[in-house]
Amino acid sequence: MSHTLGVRQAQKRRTRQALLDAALQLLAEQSLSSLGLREVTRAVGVAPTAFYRHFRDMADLGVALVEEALGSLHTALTALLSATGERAGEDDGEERIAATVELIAAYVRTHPAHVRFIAREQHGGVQAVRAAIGGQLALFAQEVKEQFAREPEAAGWAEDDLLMLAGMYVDHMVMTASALLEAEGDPEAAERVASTARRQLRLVGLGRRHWLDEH
Amino acid sequence: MSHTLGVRQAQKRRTRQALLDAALQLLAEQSLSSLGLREVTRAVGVAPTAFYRHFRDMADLGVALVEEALGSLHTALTALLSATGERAGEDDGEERIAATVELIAAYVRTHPAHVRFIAREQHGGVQAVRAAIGGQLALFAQEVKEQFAREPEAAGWAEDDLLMLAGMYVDHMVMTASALLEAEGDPEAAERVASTARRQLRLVGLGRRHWLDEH
DNA sequence: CCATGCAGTTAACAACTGTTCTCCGAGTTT
DNA sequence: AAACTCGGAGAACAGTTGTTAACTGCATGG
Repeated sequence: MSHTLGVRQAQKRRTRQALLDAALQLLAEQSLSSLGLREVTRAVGVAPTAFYRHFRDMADLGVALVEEALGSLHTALTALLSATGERAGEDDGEERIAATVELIAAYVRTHPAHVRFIAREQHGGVQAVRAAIGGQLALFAQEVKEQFAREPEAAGWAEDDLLMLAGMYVDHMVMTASALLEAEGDPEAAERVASTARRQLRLVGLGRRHWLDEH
Repeated sequence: MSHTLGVRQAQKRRTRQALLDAALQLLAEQSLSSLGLREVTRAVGVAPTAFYRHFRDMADLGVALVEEALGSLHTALTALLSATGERAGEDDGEERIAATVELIAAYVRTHPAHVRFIAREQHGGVQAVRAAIGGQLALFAQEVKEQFAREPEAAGWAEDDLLMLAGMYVDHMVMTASALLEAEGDPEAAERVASTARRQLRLVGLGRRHWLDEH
């Protein structure tokens, strides 16, 4: 049951969200370390000082944006893992690959600003935000690893190697999402990126299948 | 023969380089889109207006930095390609892999600021700089592809697939370099990153060797 | 040796920044 | 119904920013 929180608290949450939304939009064409507090409040239509009622500074707002962005991606990722996990071993992975890339593409289409923000600030100029993104992505990798461990193909694999594999998938997902973003508005370019992503996943899958071969 | 360029032109080049160096240093803790022109000239000890004698704006300086950074990396990369290309097929690739990762690590140790700049601005907030980095990396991928095409393992491969493979290697190189940078000062963490990078290269190499297998 | 070119300086500008302190007024609690 | 809480407004602050114009002095080419 969701508490019907009072008029006051609801209004506070609403302007807080407005600040986040405005910041995300403004970050389409600059990076967090150059985004000013006044710039954000002006876009929302609120006094500069109101900012402090919600965030200590822009780095703080940045961390909140990370949670918002990667929270929604986490939902999508969990759905993907359970959906493709069910048909593990059913085919050579070709359908799983297509489904994975399509899910990434769909996410980029519905959350372009979030994707851009994560890609941009993953190595960006604000320490706290970098740390937040890195932590969340490491968590994702951990979940992917645990899903892999549940599948029969993982028999005989070392924990370390499973995590390495999961990390490759997560990194690849972020890179593909970013590349798809750059191809926005150009369906041909987007399909080219998707095709490359699928072939890369195929290559990694091949390596995975032969990982335990003798040499 | 290097023209001993006049006193005047030499001095101009010197302050230009000083501006680039100062900017690169300041970019260790912020991103390009938040770096101010006055900040850079102040660090060099020169009047703000002197900046315009060398660059139109900060984006222009950024593009110059891309050329400086990726120029030096291009030298290192070419050395690696010819060095490992010679012993293609001699072993199972294990030595090539170790040599590749060691070269990346050495480059990160000698050019940390350049690596950080490229990683940060690859998806950063300045369009022109992103384009410059993307272009240079695509060029790298092209060169790697051509090296691969020269090796016997490439027989039967489609051009597209070779470029896809080369792209994976280039992307992986940038990610590894960036990860090594974050592990700076912690030899244990650095070795962990290097180990992961080697295993990832091994995995991709396995996929490569089985790419043309029937299914 | 003199006139020209040009890297760098000085001064000034309007615009903008983050942050403080003070105040208001409406939702909440008692 | 009175007292209190607290999100937001307003004004002011000392600094900062990019860009302009007009200058100075020295290396250069005729």
